[in-house]
This record gives sequence, C-alpha cells and structure tokens, in this order.
Amino acid sequence: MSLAFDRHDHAACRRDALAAAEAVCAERGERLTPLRRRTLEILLESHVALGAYDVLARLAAEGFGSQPPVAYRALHFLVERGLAHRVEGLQAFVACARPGAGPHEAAFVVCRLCRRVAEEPAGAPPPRPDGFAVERRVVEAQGLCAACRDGAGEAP
Amino acid sequence: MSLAFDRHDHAACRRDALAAAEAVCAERGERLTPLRRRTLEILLESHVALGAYDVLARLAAEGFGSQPPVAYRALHFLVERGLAHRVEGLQAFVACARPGAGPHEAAFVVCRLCRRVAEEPAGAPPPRPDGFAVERRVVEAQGLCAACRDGAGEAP
DNA sequence: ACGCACTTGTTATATCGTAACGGTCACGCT
DNA sequence: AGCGTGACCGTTACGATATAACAAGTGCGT
Repeated sequence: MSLAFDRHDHAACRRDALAAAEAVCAERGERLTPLRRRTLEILLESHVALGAYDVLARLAAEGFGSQPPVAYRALHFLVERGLAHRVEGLQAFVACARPGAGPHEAAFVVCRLCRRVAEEPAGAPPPRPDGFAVERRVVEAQGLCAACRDGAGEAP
Repeated sequence: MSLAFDRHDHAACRRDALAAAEAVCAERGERLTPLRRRTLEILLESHVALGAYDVLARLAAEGFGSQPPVAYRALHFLVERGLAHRVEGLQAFVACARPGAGPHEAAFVVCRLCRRVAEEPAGAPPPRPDGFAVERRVVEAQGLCAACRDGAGEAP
C-alpha cells in the first residue's frame, strides 16, 4: 500500500510523524524547535513534494524569516534525521512516510503532475565497481499516478 | 567492468560514441550539427560529469554562442537520443557509455569528489503503486571511488 | 553574571534552467 | 529563380534552486 496515492487516515500520518520526530530528537539530545517542527508540519500536510521556496513562503507568512537559508536549514535538519526526504527528480522535499526508522534510504514513486510521492522500501543495492564506497542511493520512478492519468491532472 | 573507474582504451570510447551518434541521427533523419557534435565530443573527453555551464564555457570559447540555451539545447538533444545522460544527483551531464543502444535508462555510480560516472545497466524496476505509469527512472549511487578514497581526491 | 553552543536571521551571491523572440540557412516547391 | 517552411542557433531576460558569510538572539550550565 502506498499512502500517497491511496485513501488513508492522514491525521494518523501526521500524528505518528510528529511523535517520531519528538522521539528522534529527544533520543539524540537535539531540539525540535518551533521552526523545525512547523517545517515538518507543513510537509506533513500532504504527501506532495514541496520546493524549498514553497516551504519558505509558508514559513515567512507565519512570521519566520523570509530568506532561503531559513527553509534550507530546517529542511536539511529533517532530512539528515530521516524525518523528511529530498526528491532529486523534483528538487523538492517530502515528509518521511516511515518515520521513527531513523535515517534511512528509500525508493520513491513520483507523479510529475501532482507531485505526490509514495515512499517504498529501498530495493536491492545497485551493482558497484570495485572499491567504490557508496554513501547514498537515489532510486526514483517518475510518471503519472492513476488520478492524473484519468482526470488530466487533478489538484494536489 | 566500469569504464569510468578502470583503465581502458578511451580513444575507443570516443570513436564508438561518435559513430553511434552519427548512426542514430542518420537513422532518424536528424542532424548531428557541429554544435551538437562538439558538445558530445566535450562530454566524451572523459567519464566525468560536466555541468551545463561548464559545457557552455567550452563551447563559447570555441566560437559558439555564449548563452545558456545554446548548451541546454544541445545537451537535451543528446539526452533525448540516448547519447548522453543527465545525472540528477549532480545536476550534470555525461556521455553515454553504451551508445548505439538507442534511448535507454541506466543506473549510475557517481563519485562525488571527482564526479566520474560509471554507467551500469538499469536494475530491476522498483515496486509501484496500482495504476501508476512509470515514465522515467532515476537510479544513482553516490559515494567515493577507490582513487578518491586513497588519494584524497585526485583530479578528474 | 558569564561564556558557550546552538539557532535564527540577514545580505549577498552562486548555480542551474527556461521562455520568448529574431535572424539565418537549407531545402523543396511552384 | 523566387518563395515558403522548418530547423537551428543566437540573443535578452528572467525564474528557480542553493549556499557562503556574518550578526544577533536564546538557553543553559557553571
């Protein structure tokens, strides 16, 4: 089941993700500040990937700083802790759909129209040349979700 | 064997890729113009991924136009025909290491220091939600190649 | 109170990418 | 030959994404 494209109890997503965020931060002695928490909440509003500048606009409208580093720092904080992911193919960010697992890698299925992102467990490691030390994997499938194929791109 | 990180007959890479490019274009009734050919040659100088602006600077120095669309158009032409690939994780472009196969997808192993890119056959398709139409896959492993781990980053 | 680490904010700038428009040239057609 | 047409290349202008560097505020232990 892929949350992004199926009907589900989204309130539970949000609640679980925030709880996981609290837990991860507590465990590591780090602070889920209002800015960071709010950034995560914004991402959690849907399974749609948001650009850093989209997030920034939201934050600025709520009284936080209005310059790019404000958003990028909060997003990097979340990504490093596995609470959010960066979708390379969109240059955008999504809340993690499997929070509480600690930092982890995942595969993403991304609709290029509505920008919804389903997170799947990362597949098998790719082949790698001798002596190459893999640090990070990017596995994404881009295309059209069922709704966007039918409805010619319904709003996210 | 991965060309990018192993000693090999690079002149053959270049020769084969150019021949393949000629063939692909001829077959499709398209033109490998001097600009496009030169762009491909620049990428073919090594298995290092180049940013569009790196390519542009080279082109401009050789008398071609100096504005971004010049490079982007040539690069898109090559990418669409499978003669080059875009490496999402680097926002950069490499010549295809398996030319002549027509447009195709591939997995990439990318050294983040020297930016060398090894192209491997694309692995198994990722799992996908019901009804999702995959159009494009991005599979990349980033890390450090053997040389960059040992030599603390030898020049590309 | 003081110092320190951390967080947030700013200014400024770098990097990546595209829209829109105009000129030129080759080619086929009448 | 003259003329349309389409592909290609060049430009200007702008938009989107991202980071470096520095200043100031906050919270907390001692």
